[in-house]
Amino acid sequence: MESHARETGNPLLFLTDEQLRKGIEAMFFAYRGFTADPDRILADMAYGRAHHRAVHFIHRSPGTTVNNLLAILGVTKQSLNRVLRALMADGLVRSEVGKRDKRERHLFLTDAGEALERQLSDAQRDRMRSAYRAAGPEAVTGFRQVLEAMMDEEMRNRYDALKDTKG
Amino acid sequence: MESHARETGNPLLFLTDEQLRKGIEAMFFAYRGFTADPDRILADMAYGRAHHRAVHFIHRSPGTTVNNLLAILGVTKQSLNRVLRALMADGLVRSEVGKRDKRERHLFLTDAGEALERQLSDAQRDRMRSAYRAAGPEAVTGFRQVLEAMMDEEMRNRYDALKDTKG
DNA sequence: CTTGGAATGTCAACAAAGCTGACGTATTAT
DNA sequence: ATAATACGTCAGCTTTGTTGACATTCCAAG
Repeated sequence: MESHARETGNPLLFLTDEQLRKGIEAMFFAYRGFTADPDRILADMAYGRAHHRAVHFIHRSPGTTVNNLLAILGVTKQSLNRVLRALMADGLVRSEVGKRDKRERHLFLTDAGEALERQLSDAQRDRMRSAYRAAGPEAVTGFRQVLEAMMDEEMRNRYDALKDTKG
Repeated sequence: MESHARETGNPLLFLTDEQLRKGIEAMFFAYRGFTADPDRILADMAYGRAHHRAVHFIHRSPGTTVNNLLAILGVTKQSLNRVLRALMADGLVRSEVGKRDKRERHLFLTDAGEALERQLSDAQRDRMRSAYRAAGPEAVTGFRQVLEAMMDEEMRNRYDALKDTKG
């Protein structure tokens, strides 16, 4: 990384257009890798990335409402509904009418849903783990810092809210 | 970042499932931010993310062939062709028959194409720049290290090849 | 010089996943 | 009572990806 040392020798040179372009392209190629493994698994079923995201966040926040999921995923209710209908028809997701507010539907994964979630996130975590391991703890800290700064304000709030739930 | 210090106090604790899940979610939310600005610009035109990607990589490697672009973008020629046809019809991209191999078409941006590229990448770079600035040079180094480790082997090769072209 | 294969372009048909708009129902809040 | 909210659903549209089939052009090997 000789050239990188040169680039960061001057404390402003990490902000050159060249550096930014590299970051943009790294983001593009890395995101392909990030989704590649789950995509392969989902391709064999009748599911896609949208199902993965729904399953992930229901697992992450069991009992979440449809409206909340909508806001996290940033899609329309029609789009999410299509996905949820398929997942419920296949017995991976179940919904419960709210006790306090009976208009709300609280979403949960069934055992089969949890199994799929595990299969998908194992694959994704494996790649993330090997990337983390290869880069080291300090790189991981920087990675997270840049990503968090890259989020929209609204998304960062949602991300932070999720962070607080557990861990 | 107290909890983070605790997490990384033990040199293995940055590899816990919780840490990995946070990285996965950070990647998801950050990618939304990453594409948000160009998406907004493109929404006003009859273009989408696919057009942006084509324009970006043609700008990046002027004279690249259709086949090369195909491999970089990871889509089918039919899908890319649809995009290129629109861009050429609108006078943003032109193609030149190869001199050495006349089967190949070398792709270039027209002045109008360069103008669009600049508009899109300015927006994307602005966000990347402010994220970089907020996180600092060391974080940027870590960010890039993790992203590079997350790529598929094939994509990392393409990324490295692009890196060598300039910068 | 012929022929096989590679690179390209195009047509058709389709699917995933997003969107808008409209409407209905149940429930809660005012 | 009425308005607003949460959810579901129908219909139709867009973007962007996919296969499969087929024609053209051209390089290169026999």
